[in-house]
Formats: sequence, C-alpha cells, structure tokens
Amino acid sequence: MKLDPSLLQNLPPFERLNAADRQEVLDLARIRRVLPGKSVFEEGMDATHFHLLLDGHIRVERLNPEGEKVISLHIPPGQLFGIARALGRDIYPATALAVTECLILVWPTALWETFVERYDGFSTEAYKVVGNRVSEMNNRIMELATQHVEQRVARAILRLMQQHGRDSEIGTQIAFPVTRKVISEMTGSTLHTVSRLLSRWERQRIVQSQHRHIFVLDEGRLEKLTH
Amino acid sequence: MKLDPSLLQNLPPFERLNAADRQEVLDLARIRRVLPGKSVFEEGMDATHFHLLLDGHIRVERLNPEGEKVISLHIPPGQLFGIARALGRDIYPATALAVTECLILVWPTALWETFVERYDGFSTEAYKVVGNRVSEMNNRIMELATQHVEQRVARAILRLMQQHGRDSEIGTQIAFPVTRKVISEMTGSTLHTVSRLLSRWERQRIVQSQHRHIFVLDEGRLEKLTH
DNA sequence: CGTGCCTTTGAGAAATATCAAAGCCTGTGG
DNA sequence: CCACAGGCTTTGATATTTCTCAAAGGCACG
Repeated sequence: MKLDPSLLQNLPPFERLNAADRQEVLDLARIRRVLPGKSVFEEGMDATHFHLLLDGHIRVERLNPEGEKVISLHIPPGQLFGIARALGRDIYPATALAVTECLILVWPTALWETFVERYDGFSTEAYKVVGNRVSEMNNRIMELATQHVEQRVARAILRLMQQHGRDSEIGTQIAFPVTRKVISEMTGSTLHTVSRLLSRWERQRIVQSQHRHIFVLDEGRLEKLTH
Repeated sequence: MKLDPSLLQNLPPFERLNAADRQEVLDLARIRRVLPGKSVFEEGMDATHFHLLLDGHIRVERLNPEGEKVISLHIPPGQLFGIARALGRDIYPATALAVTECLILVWPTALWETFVERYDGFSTEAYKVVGNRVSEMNNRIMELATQHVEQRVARAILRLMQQHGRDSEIGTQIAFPVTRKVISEMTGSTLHTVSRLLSRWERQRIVQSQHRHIFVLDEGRLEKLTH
C-alpha cells in the first residue's frame, strides 16, 4: 500500500521537506491502525520505533509499583510521540494507548540519527516537542504540589477542552470518551471526588456530561475554578 | 585569570576532548563565584548562558502565581544546568540559587550549536542530562499523584542523601543545610508536617538532625517508609 | 434484556493543613 | 564577649479536605 505524500504536508516535523524527501520519509515508514483500548507500546518495552500520530487520540500512562495508574498526557493528531531515543533512552518510559481508533506512522529507532541529520527542521521540531512536554510536566508538578483537587480537576478538564475540544451546539466537547476514573488518574484523585465535583459544576451549568462525554459550557467560570 | 584545563578532566560532557579542545572550551568560558543564597539566574530571564557547576550546590525552584515556592531539584557538582537552549527555550523556566558557595563555568547560549557540532560527546551527554531530569520529573509526578506526605518526605530525604550525601561518623550527612521549610517545598507539604515526621523518625533513630543539618542513620528503614 | 462498566450520593474515617504559641540556635553588632 | 534579633523548630488543638466504604441506580452494548 502506497502512502500519499500529502499526508505529511502540514506536520511541523516535516514541513520544510520537499515532495521527494516527503516521499522518502513515507517509504521508510510503516503505517499502523490501532483500535480503541489497544496499546501502541508498553512501559518498559524496547524503544524499537518512534511514532507520529496521523489520526485519533493517544493516552500516555504509567503504573506505580502498587499498580495505581497515572495518566501523563493525551496526544492530539499530528504530534510525534514515543521518541524515547531523542533523550538517549532505550526503553519506553510509559504506555501509549489508543483512546479512539488511531492511524500511526512508525519508523525504526535506528533511523532517528538519519532523520536528525538529513531532514531540515526535524530535530528542532522534535526537541520543541520535548521542550513542551517538559514544560507541561513542570506545570503538573507545581499543581500537584500546591493546588487542591478541585483546582486540579478544573485545570485538567480545561486542558482537555483546549487541546482536544471540538465545537458543538451546547459548548465545546472533548473529542474522546472520558470517565470520572480517567480524570481522577489525571489529577491524582479518586473517581468519587471527581464525580462530586462534576455533579456540582453540572448544577451550576459550567459543564454538562452524559455518560462518558463531557461538554464545557462556560470556559470562563471553569478557568476561575483553577485558582 | 587563566583556568587550568584539568578542571574539565573528569566531567562527562567534556570527557572525550583532547587537551587542546579542553583549553579552547575553557577559553570560551567565564567563571563565576556565587555566594550562598544568591541566584545564578532567575525564572523568566533571557537564557543568555548555559552553565556547568564546578563546585558547590545549586537549588532549582519556581514560584506559582500565588507566590508559593516549589523546589524542582538540587544539582551536584559536575553537572550541566541552565541549558534551556537544548530544548529550544529562550527564557529560563526556573530560578537557580546557590545553596553553598558555588564555582560555575558559564558560556554564552550562542555557543550551544557550536559545542554540539564541534565537541564529540557533548550533545549526547547534554541530552542524557535532559533525559535524566525528565525521568526524575516523571517519578516526582507519580509520587505526588499517588503517595502520602510521609512517603514523599522519606523519598526526598533519601534522594538528598544519595545524591548529596557525605559520610560521617554517625551516618550519612546531607552536604548542605536543609530546613523543614525546604523539605516541605520539595514535597508539596508544610513545614509543620515535616517537623512532626522528622521528630518521630529522630525518636526512632532513623535520622538525626541538629539545626539545619540532617544525618541519615538508617537508610534501610527510611527506604521502607517510602512505600 | 441482562451483564458489566459507569455514575451518584451518603456517612464516617483519615490525612494533612491551619492556627497558635513557645522555645531554641546562631551569627551579628555593640 | 555578651545580648538579642531573626530565622528555625516543636507541639498542641482544631479545621478542612479528601479518601474510603457502602450501596444503589443508570446506560449501553452485545
């Protein structure tokens, strides 16, 4: 199956390549389709590949020694991920899970050096991704260290909305199903506390949720709850 | 003042350089002496330089919008720091403070690219440092999200001991002064809770502290408290 | 149309912060 | 060389947040 080079057209890491190079990059890639709930790679596995998410949503999570889950981040379409090699790691530090059906380009890790050398802008973009993640991790640490659960949950929903929102008639909808449990794993909390908070916010018309679908009705008031 | 190239002898980022290159690297550097409590650079400042700590101990900290302090990490002698440029940042994301008197080599950020290209092993070591920090941040997030204050405080002291310990007659001493307040800022807690924990552990002969000096008497039992 | 998640809500328990006060080092300046 | 100011530490009492335990109802998919 031949991939269409326009796939890479608007993706930052490959934006500065000409058509021939884009074709070359695609010829080196394998494409993977991953069903919701299936993992792309698992924490501790050999980092044999690096990845670009073409479509869908990825959840990155880790387990602590007691088996409690902590969700690190969600990846929107268009981003590089699983690039352990950029930081000299040879195993994946976390598990990547498809939340919705995903379309992913994967390249063997051995090609990393080549990409960095040969493709203009690739390394800069890759390290920009790392820089953003580091910065998000820093913010996360600040929040966990200084804020209450309510503020952290508000911030988590706000972030999901901003990074994965799609407009709808009643407000902004988060683009993939999110349970109370998931939010608690994103915030270091429990599903009960999250449920109580969401119930309250629903009464106040700040959010609305049905089953696993969350809509933000009033971004401004949600933002106020974060501090 | 001429610097002695043997300064760089055993430092990983420059380990693979020959004597001439080491001299060159030193000629490009400026050396700074920073007194305890003084800052090397501050959060939000232009990242004009990157740094190598020759001697002393650096504390890296951030303030949240409410002015609460969060301590990110402590840097031991021999490490690169303030390398925002490695991740494409152009301002420092945190403040670096001398905890003890420090001796620091600094280079203008503009030299970063040159160092990466010209000096064998420099970039690899720099990204290894970044990789380690990312991994530590990840662990920190896991701890904050899933563990209780007692476990986090135990872990924080254990880490200080392992990374900055010096042997003494009664146990391992942390190499710089540490207050209850500092530990609370490392763990997202309060000085009162930390004080109560340390008092208890002192009664149990796990640690001993006088004024701002902490000794770990029983590493094994402290380790048990971390989970 | 029932089984397995998902959600809600209450009651009580536990962890930790906050408030308050007092005592203790130590480095400094007279 | 002494006294004292300012930071550091301890400890009690109380308040607050959040978790844990428990139970029941709801939704969706096979």
